[in-house]
Amino acid sequence: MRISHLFGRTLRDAPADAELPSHRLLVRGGFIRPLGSGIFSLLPLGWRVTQKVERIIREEMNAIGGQEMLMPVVHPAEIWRETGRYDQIDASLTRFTDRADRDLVLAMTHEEVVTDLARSEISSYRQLPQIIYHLQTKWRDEPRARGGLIRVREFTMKDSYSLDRDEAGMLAAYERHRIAYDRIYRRTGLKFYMVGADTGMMGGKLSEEFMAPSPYGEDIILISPSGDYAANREVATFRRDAPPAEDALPMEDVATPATPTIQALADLLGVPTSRTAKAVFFTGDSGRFIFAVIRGDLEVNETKLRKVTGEGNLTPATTEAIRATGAEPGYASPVGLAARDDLVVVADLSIRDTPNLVAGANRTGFHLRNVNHGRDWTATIVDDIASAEDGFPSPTDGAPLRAERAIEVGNIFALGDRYTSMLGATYLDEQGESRPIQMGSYGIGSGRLVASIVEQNYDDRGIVWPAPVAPFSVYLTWIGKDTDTATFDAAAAIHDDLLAAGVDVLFDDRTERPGVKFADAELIGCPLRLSVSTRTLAEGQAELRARTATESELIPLGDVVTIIQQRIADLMAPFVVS
RNA sequence: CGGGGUGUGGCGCAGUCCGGUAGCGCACUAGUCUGGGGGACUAGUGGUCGGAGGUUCAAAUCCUCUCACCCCGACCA
Repeated sequence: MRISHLFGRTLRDAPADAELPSHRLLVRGGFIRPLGSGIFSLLPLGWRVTQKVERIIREEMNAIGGQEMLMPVVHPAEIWRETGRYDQIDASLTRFTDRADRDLVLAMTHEEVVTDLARSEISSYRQLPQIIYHLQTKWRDEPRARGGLIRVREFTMKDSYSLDRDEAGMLAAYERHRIAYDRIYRRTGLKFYMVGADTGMMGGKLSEEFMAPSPYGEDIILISPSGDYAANREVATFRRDAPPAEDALPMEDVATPATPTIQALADLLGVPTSRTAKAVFFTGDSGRFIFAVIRGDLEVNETKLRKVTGEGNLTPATTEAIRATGAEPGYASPVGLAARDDLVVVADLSIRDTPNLVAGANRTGFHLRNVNHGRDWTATIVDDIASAEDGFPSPTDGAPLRAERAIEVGNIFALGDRYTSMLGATYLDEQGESRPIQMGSYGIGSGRLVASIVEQNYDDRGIVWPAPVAPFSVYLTWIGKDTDTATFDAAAAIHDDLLAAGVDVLFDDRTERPGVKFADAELIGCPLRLSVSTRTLAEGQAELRARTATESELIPLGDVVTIIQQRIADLMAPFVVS
């Protein structure tokens, strides 16, 4: 490819609104262009990278028996109503109508379609198991798109779906995807963690996420030093301290003026925050009031709280709603609350396990000492609702967990019969019994993966592509006066030779000054840069430099093709997964 | 959805407060010089100042409405 023919150009300045390194560099390098909020075109350079990534994905999906197909972007609302998601999902699901006023949705994922296909195509155990996948455009009307390709509204996703007879089969398919994903990310050169995750809107039983560490990640993961534990903070657990061995003491009032915060209370009474109980209030989707109680040194984890209460969503309660329960904000206490159908009191395990806590008295300026769960009050639900934080002990070995920001680049869900039962996707087993198909769903956003690779591979001059996904392996330039056709011709001949040898080469054939070409070469970030100049040509040589190197080397013109091929093989080697 | 901000040529910006012939840098075109790290000079191309309405002799500038985009938050696979 000659750069003079390449559609798209590099920019010296990034658009003012691009903040993330990947966003700035992909725009500056001429890989992507924005069309609207969260909507991007992939220019030829960006498309080449994407195709290389997608090729790796396809190879690994095929390797686990996946069959590629293609499912529609526009779905009749009917199938989304059947699974209940038409009404469950907020405005991020775009609904519209056609000319006949039929309700349609823009696909944000394809479980419904797969399940619909499964119920019409699969009728016997003999047809199972199956893994099908596609790479398809998805539309999710994010409340706020941001960060270039990291968080977009329109994007391409590889999603695969496993269909199995039983749970064991589903788990085997899940395991195969775990292995395939591990290989995919290693082959693209991405650093990643596999972490336990929340199942969120997908529902289902088991879920893991593949997280690319990046300071700009929107998720926080917790990792144990030994690597034997890693989880999204939404679901991360931690080893609880052994509870103090104390007998329950008599509960008593204590005057605590001007102590609406846990810290003020602990300071006044001279006790650690871990000996206090604090209350946090939410209103659930169902309209119920959620009164959560947790030890003062811990924070409530909303995802966990949602799960244990069965609420789809929680919003912080208003002061009026808090008072309506009989509690006093700042001095709220679960002790003495009147039972109500629409009141759910949730205690964290820390509350159950810690005796003689200081809790509110539901009167401004007063608290209670020596409050004990089970004696003085009883929660509706006792469960783990505490957020794991940086430094907390790992549930596996107690070593301090490390919190790290990360970008979610893929996920795997064992869904079970969540969708198949609702849509009636069943098969007849050997005994002639009708049973629901067990399903799994597995996604990788290819654009987000590309952007995440950039987030992890750049320097102050531009992108440093891992060899397997670079738009071109070699950036070839010629350096000489405009009139130096001999040098240009020599470079053009190398271009032809490399192409003939099957090397991905981008030929900067412009009559730009060297600085301009080198700057573009580094911005675009191909692994190798090969230059032929008036000087090197006179000596029968070309100059080779790796994108990561600070020094160049001279190689004989006659050996260019073999040396380049060898170097590319060397650069690819670290990403070969056996 | 709440808070904040920005819309002026492909990109980056000034001009808006205080109304008076739309500017600068980069990029682009032509030419000359230069020739290994975004070079210099000369001459050019390109903009209904996001849109609509209003005030005014006159609007990028003032007023009203509106659209888009960005940031923070809420939310989210």
